[in-house]
This record gives sequence, C-alpha cells and structure tokens, in this order.
Amino acid sequence: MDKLLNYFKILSDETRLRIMILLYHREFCVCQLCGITGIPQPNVSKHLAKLRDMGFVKDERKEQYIFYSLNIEGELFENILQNIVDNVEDYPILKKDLEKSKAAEKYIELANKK
Amino acid sequence: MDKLLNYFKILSDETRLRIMILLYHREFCVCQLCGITGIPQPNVSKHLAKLRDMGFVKDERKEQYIFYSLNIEGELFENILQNIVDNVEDYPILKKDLEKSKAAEKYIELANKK
DNA sequence: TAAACATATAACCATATAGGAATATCGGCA
DNA sequence: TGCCGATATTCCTATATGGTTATATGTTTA
Repeated sequence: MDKLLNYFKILSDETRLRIMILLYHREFCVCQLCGITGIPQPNVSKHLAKLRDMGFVKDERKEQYIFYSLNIEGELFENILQNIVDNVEDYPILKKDLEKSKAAEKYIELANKK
Repeated sequence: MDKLLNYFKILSDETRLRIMILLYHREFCVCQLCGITGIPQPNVSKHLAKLRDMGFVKDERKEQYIFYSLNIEGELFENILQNIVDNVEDYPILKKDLEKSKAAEKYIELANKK
C-alpha cells in the first residue's frame, strides 16, 4: 500500500510531476531538466534523489553527465502518465516543458559554454 | 493543473484513499465510514470536508445522517480508482474495509443503540 | 423544550515538506 | 595535479499536514 501512496505523493507535487512527464518521454541529464524547466539545480537534484530512493527513476552516468530515466513497472502508473500526456493541452506548463525538451541538447551545450 | 495535483494529493493519504475507495462503491454516512474504518469521527469529518472543498465528494443530509458520495468527472480519476479496486488483493487494508462495508447498516444501528 | 445522537469545528502538537543559498563531491581535462 | 563543470548535499526557513482532544452545531425524538 505504501508503494501506491508513494505513487500519488510523487505526482502531487508540480515540480516532480513536470520531471516525471519529461522522463516519460526519454531520459535526460540533470542540467537538461534544469534548462527545460527553469527549476534550480539543487532543487532538481533533490527531487531526483527522492524519486530514485522511492524506486521510480534510475540514474546512469555518461561521461560528465548523469542521465535519469523512468523505472516504473505496473500498468496503473504508466496509464496515469499516458493519460496526462494525452491531455497535455489542459496543462500549459507541461506542454511548454515538452516543447522545450525537443531542443534538449541545447541545455547541455549552453551549460558547457557558460 | 491544480486540479490534477489535488487528485494525487487526495489519494496520497491512506485515510483519504480508504474513504475514496469506499465511496467509489456507494454512498456512506459519516458514522458508517467511522465504523468501517475505525478512524475517529473528527478525523473522518475533516478529511471529508477537505474532499468536499476540493469538489471530489458531495454531501446530502438524510434525516439525522449526512451521506457522502463521490463527485468526480473525467476518466482518469475513475480509472485510477477502478484499477485499485481491481487489485484490491494487493491492499489488505482496503480489502478489509470493503468487506466490512457490506454490513454498513450495522454501524448506523450500533451508533443509535449506544 | 430537553436529552441524545450525528456531525462539524477549534485548538494544539508533532512532523513532513519544499524552496533558497551556500557548499561539498566527483569526474574529466589541461 | 589542479581547475572546471556537473551533480549532490547541507542548513535554514516557512508552510502545510495529520492526528488527538475538547467543544460546538444541528437534528430528532420523547
């Protein structure tokens, strides 16, 4: 039951929901998530750590970057995320995130050049 | 988006999830919810008030009792509740609640006789 | 109208949580 | 090895949340 409650707790915070929806599409590194969402880096890292501890994402280092990806099993959770994505027109913040995520490489290059 | 976040916030608390799953089956009055779940009455009332304020349940007085019922629109939310019910074997607390709810009238009579 | 019951509210406490700012760690590269 | 960028962690604060206990409100009935 705790797992179930944790599902919902995770999704009940706007920052985490934004991250989860992005990761539902593909993996991103921390600086990409920061660039896309505009959320400060320590904040993103802290939420990712919580998501990792709860088993909802996994991380993998690639060179200097650490990429996070979803690590979910069970249809309920996937159905929820899919439904949100299907109705993304109703959630402007999520829609903008997804649009910006199409140029996600940019947020790596920018970080490198600064 | 707030509505969506509220969905998940509501479901991320065990007490509220138990209440919601019960109300997903049919309406109950406060004392029935207390009797079935064993949760203290002020506690149940407070959660119901929050659910009502958020628009997820509605109340209707019938004689001395106030009955609460679900007031949800949209497939996402119903699908979530349905999925939980379909897998109720995984959640012993919810299963026990539902079993006790079959004799829900008992908790009205008991209250009356005490 | 007074008593009994159903429900709601208030006061209080403990805990959890999220964000911001500063700093620490860690890996790659000059 | 020492610097730099990427990420993690710590400290602090403000706020929200849930439970418990006591009390208030409202309805029925005798």
